Parts: sequence; structure tokens; C-alpha cells
Amino acid sequence: MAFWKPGTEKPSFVEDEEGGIVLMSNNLSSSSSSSFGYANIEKQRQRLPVYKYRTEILYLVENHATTIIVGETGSGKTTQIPQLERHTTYSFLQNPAMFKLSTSRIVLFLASKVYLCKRFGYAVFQYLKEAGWAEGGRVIACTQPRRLAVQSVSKRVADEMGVNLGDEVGYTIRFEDHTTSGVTSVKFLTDGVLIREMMEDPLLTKYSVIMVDEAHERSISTDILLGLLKKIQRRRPELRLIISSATIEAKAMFNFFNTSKKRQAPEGSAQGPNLEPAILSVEGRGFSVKIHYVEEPVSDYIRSVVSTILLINEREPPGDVLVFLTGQDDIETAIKLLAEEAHSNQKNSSGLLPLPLYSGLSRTEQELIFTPTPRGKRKVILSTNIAETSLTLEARLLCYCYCVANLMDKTDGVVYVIDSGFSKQKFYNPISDIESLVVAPISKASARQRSGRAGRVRPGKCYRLYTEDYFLKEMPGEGIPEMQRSNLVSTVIQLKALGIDNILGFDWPSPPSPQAMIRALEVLYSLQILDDDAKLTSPTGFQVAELPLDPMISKMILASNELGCSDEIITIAAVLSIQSVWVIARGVQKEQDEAKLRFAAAEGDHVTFLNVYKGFLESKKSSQWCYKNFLNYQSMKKVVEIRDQLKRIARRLGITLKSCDGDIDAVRKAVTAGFFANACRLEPHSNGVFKTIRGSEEVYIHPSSVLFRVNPKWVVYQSIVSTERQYMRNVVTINPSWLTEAAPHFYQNRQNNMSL
DNA sequence: GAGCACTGC
Repeated sequence: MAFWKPGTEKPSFVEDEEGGIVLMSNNLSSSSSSSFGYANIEKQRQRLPVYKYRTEILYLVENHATTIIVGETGSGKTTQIPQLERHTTYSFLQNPAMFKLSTSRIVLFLASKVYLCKRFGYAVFQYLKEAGWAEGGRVIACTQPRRLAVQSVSKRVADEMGVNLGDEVGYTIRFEDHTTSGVTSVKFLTDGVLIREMMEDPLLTKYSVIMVDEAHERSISTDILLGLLKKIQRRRPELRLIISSATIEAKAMFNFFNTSKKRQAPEGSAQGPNLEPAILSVEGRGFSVKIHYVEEPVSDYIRSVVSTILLINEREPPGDVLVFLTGQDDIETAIKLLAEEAHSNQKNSSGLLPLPLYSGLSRTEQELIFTPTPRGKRKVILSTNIAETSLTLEARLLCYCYCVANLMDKTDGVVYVIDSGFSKQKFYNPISDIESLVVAPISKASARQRSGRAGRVRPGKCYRLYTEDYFLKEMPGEGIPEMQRSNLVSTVIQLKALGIDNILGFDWPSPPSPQAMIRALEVLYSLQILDDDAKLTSPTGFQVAELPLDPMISKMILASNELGCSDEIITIAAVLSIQSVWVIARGVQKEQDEAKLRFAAAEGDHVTFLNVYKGFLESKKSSQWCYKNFLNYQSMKKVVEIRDQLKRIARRLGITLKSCDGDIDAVRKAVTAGFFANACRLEPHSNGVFKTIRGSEEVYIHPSSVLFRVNPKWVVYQSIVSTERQYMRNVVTINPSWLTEAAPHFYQNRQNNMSL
């Protein structure tokens, strides 16, 4: 094995201005354009440019506590390119939108590049293993934000290393552990699972190297993990971190992990690793994407989308179109407008095949976008953000690009992207404690991600429905990390469970606002999960921390033990922790409402879920039965899985599974014990206006609730979705006296408000 | 009369 050993001559590097080390690789085209069947993986592996850098990678990991792998165009360069551009103005007949055509290439990250970066990352595991990092029972770990990524990446790496998945290479995600203790030395897992593992082993002692993939996504669990790993590094200088990130976040990652100035090498160990992170930049060449901007801001982006589609269809050679819009409504409006256009103007829109894509669609409907485009047709995929982040699609698109498009002589696949410049994003208001979905401008990072979709199969074009001036001067560089847009109760309790008491002083990659922190502490205190000193209470706090659920749901489960309805409540908890059991059936609402009525309980949604679950079991978990009743079969299967997991944990916590045999009051009381803070009272003579007890916010029952239009006097809700109005989701009727019973401490000062 | 996207031993 030829890799660098201490004492021999060091490999040479290019020092860049950031003090890190840049390794450039390029000339990917020979391997990217060939097919990559599984037949000769080893041969391909050697042909890939990353193979050449094996030695250097091992050197960096050996000598730096943290290595940051940047997987796009080189840092610093991307931002300079736009200023150097020249433009030609381009105007279109019959079209209100005017586009500027950038003559230089801005975005060059494409299937080949994405693939190279992935390959680069995954080759690292083999090199690390060969270099001895997995010896002596130590494990090399790689975290991913999504389950599907864990499964597919581990499969790929196992294949490449020629081992069975579950032996040397394994993976762990919730509900699935495909590792063999003592055998598995390269382990893939979701970042959430790794955080859970810290509850057993706070220093993660069995791991020698931990790679955090997709760190630039800045999801809550990734950010928690980064903060915790930094803490662990201080105690375990022998631990090595590899952070894989997009360019845009690389600098932030570097700064976060750069502890070289603050502290000296640990005493008596002059041989410790360099505490300044190394930056490893991987570049590959791909297809160019030409960026077009509108000349003037558009007033109605949906109409502009439609005219741009028609324009592409009229002017551009064959190739599918991918449109990014904000939500289902936008998408349906655009499709309707396109249909009208087809009706009035045959020529412009001939051959267009519009296909919607959003999470609410069934799996089958989503997969329509993968069917080959019929000859003479042009697919127009109108999508939400799902096409930007979802790995299901990422995996399928890649597969599609290589396996299908290559076979079809590269005439197929997405070549044109239309970017509305907006997406729906979650925001959290700690004052009202409400999370809302708001249409907001995307970041430059997202815009690049979106345009990158145009060049997966061959050179493409991206039409941005905003001005270049806006892009350069006003568009934010990167999105706000999820941590700063979310309710933090679950985050706080996870840290508390790991013994981190000073939550406000925790070293986060991006610290959340103190108000959001304080609100989370307040809520946990009111649930009696934290005590006066903000420490976990015993046993409640510790029990809640062990349940992988929202703390309010966990509290509800604990209460059900005393109320003798844990069997029912665990079912409800499982349903509440998934998105929705119902399919979204547009056009057949009436039928769906009727189906819902078959399960509806006067007490509300929670009790309705019990009926749904019972029906599912009686149908012997039939997918047909789900289809008939407008229930999402995937969701129902997940409910069963979560329920089994909760049952196991509950048993460990000393909760005995007991049914209340139809005593629905017990069930509602248990729900109240968890969700008392979400109590609402109907405003008299108000036609469905409720006021929250805690903040006197005006809220309504969500139209998907069985209590919609029923408007009982007192309810508690699970969550609020805030769109045009503030809607309560998952609502159950209560007796207001239960509130003071469940949480006297919380309601003591509010007695006057309540007129029980 | 309405739902961006992920996730947890």
C-alpha cells in the first residue's frame, strides 16, 4: 500500500490564501461520460482522479484534527466570476419577459461534478480503512442527514469494497441496524442516530474518524452534531473529523473548527494534530449552464414561468424543463395557465407535457417524472423545493441521467431550469411560539443548486425570474440555518440529556436567538421536564429525553401510564409524529371527506386516529384498504413501526401497555397532560374564531380536522400552521377543568382568563 | 376549505 508515512517525504500541496490546502482535480470528462455499471468498479475506481490523491488525503487526516472537504468550484473563485461577466441583451417575441444572457459560464456543477465529489468522499473510507484507522476495533463513521442517503451510500461503498453490506461496511438508521458488532468498521448513519448514540457513549469512543456529510445543509441535527463533535475533540485529540460541505459554507466551517489560536496543543503531547482545519477542494469539470436573468423585475412570477416555458418550447432544441415554484397552489395555477395557452395557441405549446411534483403527491404520481419523454414531446416538471433537496429524486435523477439519458443518446432529461427565486420556508416566532411557512426569497446557494439541475445530461440553460442586479446585490448568500428558524424544545432536551447544562453558552455553528432558547426552556419547565435549576427532572425529564419524540408527545405518554390508557396513547403518539395519515386528494375532496367520516370521532382528531389504526389492523394492513379510504399506506406502515419502537422504549421506562377499553375521557386527559399549553377557547358568536389561552392569538381549526366547522368550546391542538390564517392541526375537545388538573402551576395565574 | 423539505437506538 502506497500512502504517506511519517518520516518519509511529504507529498506536495498548493497552499491557498486561507492557509488550508487545496487539491485540484479535473479532467473528469473521460470517466463521467462513460457509463458506470457495477461490472468493473475497481477499474473505474483507479481511473477516477480522486484515486491519485489517496496519499494526500491520508496525510491531511493524519495531521489535522479536522479536514474540510469542499465539493464544488474552488472557494473564492465562484464569487468573483459574476463581476467579470459581459452581457448580451436578448429580447423575445410575444414575451413580456426580457432576459439577459450571460456570456460567461457561471455555474459549472453538474452530474459529473456531483458524482465526483461523492465518489471522492466515499473513496476516503476505503483509504482510511487501508491506512489502519479501523484497526483495534475502532470504527470509521459517516453521517448523512437523510435515511435514504445512508442506505444508498453504504450500499455503494460496500459494493466498491467488495464486501457484504452489514459486515465490514454497515449502516444504522432509525428502525434499521445493519451492522455487526466487532465486524463493522465503516459505519454509515443518520446524524440523529449518532446524537442518540452519544447518550450511551458521550465521547463516541469507538469512533476513530467521523465524517459529517452535507454539512452545508445546516439542518438542526447536523448543527447539533457539529457543536458536540467540536466539544468531543477537546477531550479526544486522537479523534479525526472530516466535514463535507459546499463552498458557500466552507469558510464558516473552517472558522468554527479552527481552535488553533485559542488553545495550545494538549500538554505533554507535542505530537497532537494541527488544530487548524485543512481545506480540501475537489473540482471536476462538467457541463456548462448558461444563466439568463430578466431585465426588469417580474410582477407575477407564475405568468412569467408560463411565458418562459412557451418561449423555450418555441426557441430551444429538445430537452425537458424543470420549474421551481413555491408550493402546490403555484404549481396548479401554472398548469392551468399552460392548459389555457394550449387551448388558445396550439403552435406555442404543442408537445408540452406538464408534470407536477410536490410531496403531497403519491409515490406513483411522483414517479411519473421518471418515465421517458415520448418522442416529439417535452416534459415540463413543475416542482417545489423537493427537487432541490430530496435524495429520492437526486438518486433517481442521477440514475436517470446516466442510465436512461446515455442510452437515449443524451437527447433526454432536464436541460432547462426556470427559477422563480422563491420557496416556502419555515420561520419561528419565539414570542408567539408559532412556526409558520412563508414564501421567501431563496439564497444564492439555492439559486446555484437549482441552476445546477439544468446541466446534468448536457449543457443547459437556467432562466432566473429576477434581475441580475438583484442576484448580485440583494440576494442573501446563504440561507438562514434551520436552527435559527425553529422551535428548540427538542434541541434543548437533547443537549440536557447529554449533560450540557449551559445551553445559552453552547458553542453552536450558528447560535439561535436567546429568546428562542428561553422560550424552549420555559416550555420544558412548564412540562416539568426541567426543574428550577434548568436540570432534567427525575424521573420525568430523563424519561422524556429517552423517547425520540416531541417532548409534549412524550409527556402525554408518561401521563397515560397513570390514566391507564397507554395502549391508545402510544398509537396516537405514533400518528402525531408523522406528517399525516391522509393522502391529499385534490378533486375528490368530497369522497375523501366521506371516507374520513367513517372514522371521525366527535371528540376530535386524536380519537379519530385510533379508529383509523384499528381499521388498518382489521384490514390486515392492506394497501388496498388504505387506497379505498384515502389513507397514505406508507404513512400507516410507518405508524406501525414507530408504535413498535415506542412500545419497546415504554416498557424499558416501566410503562405497562394498558388499554382503557373505550374510556375516551382518559385518552383526552392524557393528551391534555402533554398539550395543556396549547389550549384554546372558542370566541362566543365568532364563527369559528378561537383564542389561545397562553397568548390570546387568534386561531382557527384546520380544514383537514374532523372538528372543522364543529367548533367545540374548548380544545387543545398539537401544532399551528400559519399561512393566510393560523390554523390548529390535530385538535381534540377537552373539559377546561382538566387544564388546571394537568398543570396547576401553568394555569394558576391564568384563572381569571378562563371563566371555567 | 387547505398542506416547502428532512429527521430521531
